[in-house]
Amino acid sequence: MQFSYDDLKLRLKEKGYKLTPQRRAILDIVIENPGKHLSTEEIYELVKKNLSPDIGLATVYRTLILLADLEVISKLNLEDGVVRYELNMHDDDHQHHHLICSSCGKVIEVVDDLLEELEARIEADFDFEIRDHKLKFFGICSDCKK
Amino acid sequence: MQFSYDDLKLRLKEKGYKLTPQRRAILDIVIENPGKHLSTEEIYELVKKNLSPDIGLATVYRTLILLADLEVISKLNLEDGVVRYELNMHDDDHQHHHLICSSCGKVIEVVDDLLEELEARIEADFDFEIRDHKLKFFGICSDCKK
DNA sequence: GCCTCCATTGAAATTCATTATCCTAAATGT
DNA sequence: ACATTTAGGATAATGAATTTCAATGGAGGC
Repeated sequence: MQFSYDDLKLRLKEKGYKLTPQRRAILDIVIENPGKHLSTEEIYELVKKNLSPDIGLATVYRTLILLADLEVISKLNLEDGVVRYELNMHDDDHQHHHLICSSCGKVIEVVDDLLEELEARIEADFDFEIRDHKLKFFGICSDCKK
Repeated sequence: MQFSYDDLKLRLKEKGYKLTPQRRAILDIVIENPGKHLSTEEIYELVKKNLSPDIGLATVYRTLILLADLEVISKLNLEDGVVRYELNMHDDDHQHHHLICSSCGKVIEVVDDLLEELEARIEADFDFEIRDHKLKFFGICSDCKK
C-alpha cells in the first residue's frame, strides 16, 4: 500500500483541509475496490452500506473531487455518462491506459511507459509542459471476438 | 475535401437514413469550422444563425450522434462538461491527439502515428482488436509558461 | 404524378448526473 | 474546553442530453 493516513492528513493540512471520518471512509472504499472503476454513485452506495450509513451524496461528490485534486485518485471517463475514479498507483510514472470493449463494456488495464518518447517529442516541439495524459483504446475484446 | 454529399447520401441510405436539409446544414457548419472543436450547442447556434433558422436543438443532438455513428465526425471530450465534435480527417490512420492547456484552455492538435507500435503490442498481448483510440495530454502551453 | 409508409423534425417535457445553497455539526489550534 | 473555520447532510437548482409525440415530408411503388 502506498497510502498512510498520516500522509494523507498532512497533504490535506497543507491545503487547509481536514481529515474527517467521511473522507476516510470514502478513500477506504476506493482502496478496497481496485480495478473496479467505481462511479461516484457507486462509491456512495458502498460507503453507505459498509462504513457510514448516514453519509450524504453531496459529500461523496465533494470528497472525490478533493481527492482527485490531491492526486490521490484520478478521474476516469469510460464514455458511459458517469464520472469514475481510480486509485493512483503513482510510483510515479507508472502509467496505465484502458482498453474498453465496445461490445461488452469490459475495461482492461494496460501498464505502459511507451508514451515517454511521444511526450518528449511533444514537449520539445510545442514547448508544452505535460503534466498528465489520458489514453483510451476502443475495440473488441478477445471474449467478444469468438 | 474528403466529403461528397453523394457519398454521405449513400452511406446514410445503407442504414436506412435520409439526407435532409438539416443534416446537410449541420455537417456544413462542422466542415466550415475546422479545428474549432464545437460543442453541440455551439453548432446549434451557428446552424440557426447561418443556414437553418428554424432548426431544433434536438435535431442537432440527434444528427451529431448519427454522424459520429457513421464515422464522419468524432466525439471529443475536453473535460469541460460538454460534448464536442470534430470532422474526421480519415485518410485513414492519420490520427491526431490533443494538448489541453490547464491554464488557458487552449487546445493544440498533434498529428502523430507513434501509437502504432503500442497498438500492435496491445493487439498481440491482449487479443484485443483496436478500432479507435483517444489520447489527450494535459499541461501548460508555451504562452502560459511565460 | 400520386399515395403510402416511415424516417425526421421541432417543441416541450423529462431524465439524470452534478453543483450550489443553507444551516448545523464537528475538527483543529490555542 | 473554546473559538474559528471547514465539513457535512438535505434539498433545491442547474444544465446537458434524451425522449415523447404529433405533425411533416421524402423516397419508392404503383
